[in-house]
Amino acid sequence: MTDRAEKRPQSDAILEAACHCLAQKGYAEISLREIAQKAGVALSQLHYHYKNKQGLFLAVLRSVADRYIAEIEEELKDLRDSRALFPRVAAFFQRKLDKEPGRLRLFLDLANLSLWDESFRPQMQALFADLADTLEERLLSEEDPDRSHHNLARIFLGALVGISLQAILDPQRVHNAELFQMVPNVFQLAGSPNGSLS
Amino acid sequence: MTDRAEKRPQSDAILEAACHCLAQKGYAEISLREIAQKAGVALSQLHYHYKNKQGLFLAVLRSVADRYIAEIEEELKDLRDSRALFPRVAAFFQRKLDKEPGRLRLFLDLANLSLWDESFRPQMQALFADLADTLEERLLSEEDPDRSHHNLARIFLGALVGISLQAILDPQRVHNAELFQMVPNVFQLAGSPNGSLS
DNA sequence: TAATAATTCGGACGTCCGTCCGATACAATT
DNA sequence: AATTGTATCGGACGGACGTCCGAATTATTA
Repeated sequence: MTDRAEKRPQSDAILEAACHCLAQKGYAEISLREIAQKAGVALSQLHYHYKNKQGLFLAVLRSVADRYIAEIEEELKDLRDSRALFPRVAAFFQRKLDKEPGRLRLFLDLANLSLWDESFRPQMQALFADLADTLEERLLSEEDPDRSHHNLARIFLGALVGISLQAILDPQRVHNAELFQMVPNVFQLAGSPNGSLS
Repeated sequence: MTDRAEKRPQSDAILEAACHCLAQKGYAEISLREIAQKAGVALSQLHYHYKNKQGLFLAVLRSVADRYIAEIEEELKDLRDSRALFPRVAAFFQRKLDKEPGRLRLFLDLANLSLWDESFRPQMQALFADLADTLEERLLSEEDPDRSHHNLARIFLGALVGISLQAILDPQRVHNAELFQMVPNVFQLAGSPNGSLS
């Protein structure tokens, strides 16, 4: 009867440890040995489950991306008024920043990693594209599907990422509460019917 | 008469090579040996001029920060109408992205590095703070110096950084020309007299 | 139960890294 | 010219890294 209690596949433990270590020290400073130790596993097992370092961190990126998209869609699944879109997403980012800054740092690190290593790029491109599409869909759905809507979503997303970067970098000077509350006001005006966004 | 032609201090050559290598491969993948080779200099000279790896890259960060601030201020030195502020800065970023994407990647990499290594953080914090202040000063100068102006500058800056990240990451899908032209329109509305930015 | 496959482990291999020492070349000063 | 200080070099040191092999263990199948 002591059947599958805590009987989680080793590969999952490794993946979780990799996320944790990565969020704590960043890609440039992390070593596979630390991850193996954190997971309570022999170093060689990382090579067994994920061919190599690149494979492991690709799995991390996939996991992080899936979870982010799921969380955003969960956040927006009962959205009625499209005017509530920006405030909700901004609040979502602020909440993430407050409660799990490590995961946001992890995301930023993976984005940076994707700038340099082509293997990671498609996955990160897809993540940004999916997020932008998710926002675009909810943006004045009764209007013509102008491309400017997609661009507006990209800009909004960019602003949130850029603000998060500044907030993590300088929590003393950058008060994220004020900032994140102000963002929707800036963008709400641009989402109005006067589509002067050519 | 073959006096001081090309007689540049070795430390400058190293710094320049470090910038170049860093913009090309990123911090996580670069080695001091590559930098020394690029500079045409013995490896030990890096340790001679800049105590260690950290010292060298700190110098790189200082150099990059100084140059960015100088360029932005040069760009805005003859600014008359504050309404032209956002378009100018946005165009500045777009131009940088088009003509020297490497330097923008270098900047993003250094920002990311500063997220993990405390030694770099104050310098990068100061860079963001200076840029935000520079924008804030030019933002409706005849109005009360509300803090919301500083926050607006931070958001604008964040948007440009976030857009640059997406554009470098996915040049295929992200058309930076459209995006950067649209940004000022979004923010112009927020800079209007109706200061509904609490 | 015997045989086969899938996991897990410890440990070693070769490589590359950042650091730094001792020697040499150059410049400046006396 | 002799001396002193600075600049430059080659090379070596210990260590950490990613990778991967061969054995041991566990699970699956026949």
